[in-house]
Amino acid sequence: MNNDLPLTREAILDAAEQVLRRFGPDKTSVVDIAKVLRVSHGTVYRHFASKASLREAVTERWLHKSIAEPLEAIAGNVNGSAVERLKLWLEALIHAKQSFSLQDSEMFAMYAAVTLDTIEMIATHVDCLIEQIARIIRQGMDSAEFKPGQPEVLARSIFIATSRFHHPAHAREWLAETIDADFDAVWNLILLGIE
Amino acid sequence: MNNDLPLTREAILDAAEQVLRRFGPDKTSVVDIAKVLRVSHGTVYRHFASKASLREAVTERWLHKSIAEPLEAIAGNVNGSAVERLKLWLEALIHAKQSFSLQDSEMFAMYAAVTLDTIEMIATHVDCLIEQIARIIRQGMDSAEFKPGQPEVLARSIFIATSRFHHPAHAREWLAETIDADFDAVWNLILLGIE
DNA sequence: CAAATGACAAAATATCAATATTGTCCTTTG
DNA sequence: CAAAGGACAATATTGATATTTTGTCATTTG
Repeated sequence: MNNDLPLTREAILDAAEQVLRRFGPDKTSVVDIAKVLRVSHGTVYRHFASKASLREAVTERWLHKSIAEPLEAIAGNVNGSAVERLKLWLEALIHAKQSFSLQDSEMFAMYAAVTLDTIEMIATHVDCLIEQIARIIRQGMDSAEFKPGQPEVLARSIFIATSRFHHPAHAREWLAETIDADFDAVWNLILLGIE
Repeated sequence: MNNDLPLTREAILDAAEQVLRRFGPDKTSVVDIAKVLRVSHGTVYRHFASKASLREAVTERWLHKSIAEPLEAIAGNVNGSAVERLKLWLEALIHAKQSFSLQDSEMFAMYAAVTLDTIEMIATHVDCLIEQIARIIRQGMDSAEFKPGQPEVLARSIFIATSRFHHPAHAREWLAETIDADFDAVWNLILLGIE
């Protein structure tokens, strides 16, 4: 029944993302996704071992293109001070998460659900983000903008210390009026520690 | 049908806590609690406006006696350095939360559920804990152990920056092997900022 | 023969009537 | 008359059953 040429992994992810946005993670079945592709659901299982792995793959791709990639542009930009870049980077991460939780709520719900399973893939994504922070810090240490230290350890500390502002488990708290002031205060604490 | 003398608010909370520990927050009904008290459930409603407010009251009392009160002993002890006391206090908070999540799991589940409703009561409890940190910090600033600053703001930052280790939304992550190393790293970051 | 299908079993989820729970309030009791 | 009881309506939960969904695989198709 499949008209279009070879069914690719990417095409399945596209369809899955589309159905997911329409119905949400709870109401999306593999059959729904196959229907969009005009393919039997058995065919989808030729590309993904399980529904869980499909959900993971969708989330992984979304995290990469919506979070990691845009942040990479900030981390990789060597102009300006490291402090400025670090703050910009953190604010971008936080803004992305908080705005997706409101404006791309089904994909965000998918991501939050996958995060609860504490899957390898999430750890890898987090490591990737921490590595971006570490790069900024390393540069700040090289230019003596920051106190000397271990960039990786410090980067991980900063990521963890700001969890409240970017971890999906805290999404409800992002609506509080004090959220911006709280981030400023935590940022100042971090700054005292690194400069 | 009530034999014992006047039914007090505290007696209801005792019974509620007992039933809650036995059946867990999901399977505990007001009728179950009334049965333990040998009273009709209507009587319970003379003391609490709703089941939700009863759950809140149970959680509030538990948080106070299991968390805030023991920590008060640390915050109030004026011997030793403020740094030591602050670290001891944070470790005690974290240890209490993490150990209750395993060993008093039904009450912890109750607390986690109430926290999701982001109720006034939780905010008050948090303010109370932050005030304890602020007292330690104020003392550290007075003795020039810490850089000068606003104790309340700093205390709030430290509480938030350590959320990962004591907020119930992160309970699953407390099982990770890196959890202690992660706290040490965050503690070092905080220390750099305050000393 | 690689890719897809569709029939199938097992597991999960939806449905809906029966049952239980919540919350109110008028009555009873000490 | 203050405190508790218990009948009651509205809401939520349970449990038995029908339906859907997941995941497999022997067969079909291009």
